[in-house]
Amino acid sequence: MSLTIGDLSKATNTKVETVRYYERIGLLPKPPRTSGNYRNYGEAELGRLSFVRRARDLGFSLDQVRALLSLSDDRDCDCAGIDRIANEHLGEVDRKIADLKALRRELKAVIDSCDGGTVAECRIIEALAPRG
Amino acid sequence: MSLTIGDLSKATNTKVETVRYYERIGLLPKPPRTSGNYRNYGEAELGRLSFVRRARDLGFSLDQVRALLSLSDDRDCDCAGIDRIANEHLGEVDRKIADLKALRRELKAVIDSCDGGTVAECRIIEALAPRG
DNA sequence: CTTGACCCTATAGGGGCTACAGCCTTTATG
DNA sequence: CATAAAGGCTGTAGCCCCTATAGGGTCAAG
Repeated sequence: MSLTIGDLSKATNTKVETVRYYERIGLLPKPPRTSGNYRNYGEAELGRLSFVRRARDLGFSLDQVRALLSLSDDRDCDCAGIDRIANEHLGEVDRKIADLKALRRELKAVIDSCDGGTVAECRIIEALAPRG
Repeated sequence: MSLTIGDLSKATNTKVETVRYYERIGLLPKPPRTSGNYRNYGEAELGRLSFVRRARDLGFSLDQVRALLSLSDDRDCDCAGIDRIANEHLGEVDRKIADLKALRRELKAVIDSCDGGTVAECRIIEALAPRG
């Protein structure tokens, strides 16, 4: 199995530039090159990139992905570390949802207070302005 | 009323650098300067920056804030444009909440599938990895 | 008269890509 | 076999929205 960067990017739904970016920041190892200096990937790299993409889709930061990768390489290690990262991330997601809901409530209130007319009468602007 | 950039930044809970940044990108007008080349703000600038911050807190993008500002300057104009921007933003917020909830469900499922053990047995890693 | 708090500009960095520009290599077609 | 299109390569700049320096100048208090 020999894949070009384009093959890999299609297979993982990742832009080519993103693959190179991941390599540059050390998230993916530098692959061997062909005689024409093309990156030459195999099954292992495909798996690793899929892992990265899946974790990213679940909202893990690149640093968290890096940590997950290095933990997952140690097959005999306790999986508590992995659990910790995942739960920490879950907490972040919960906080974000709560924040957005609060924001939504406030925004909705601002919008609902306005029933048209000119800008001078607009409650949205009034609600945004401090004392005016 | 004569305010330094520091006064303004305290009054609006904005970092000094951020105020200068807003000026640089044209969100705030360039204020007059003192003889010592300090920015010299008044009531109007305080109001405008408060508006910007409030809108930002509600999650409007800088472009949206810019639009809101220019609409709000036209006091005789219909406020439909303002309503449109606000509702468009509400839609974005709703989409974000929905996306995060979906993500949360998936993440939770991944986490719940694991009941400890070594990394080799860890369902979190398994759920992230593609085939293997 | 000096200390320290504040101000000034200009520039770089962050996260996580994305998008060029300006080349070289491979593959498909005439 | 020649060529053109598609894809690869490096390097760098841009996106959003600030934030954080470095290296200076100004001002009020002691």
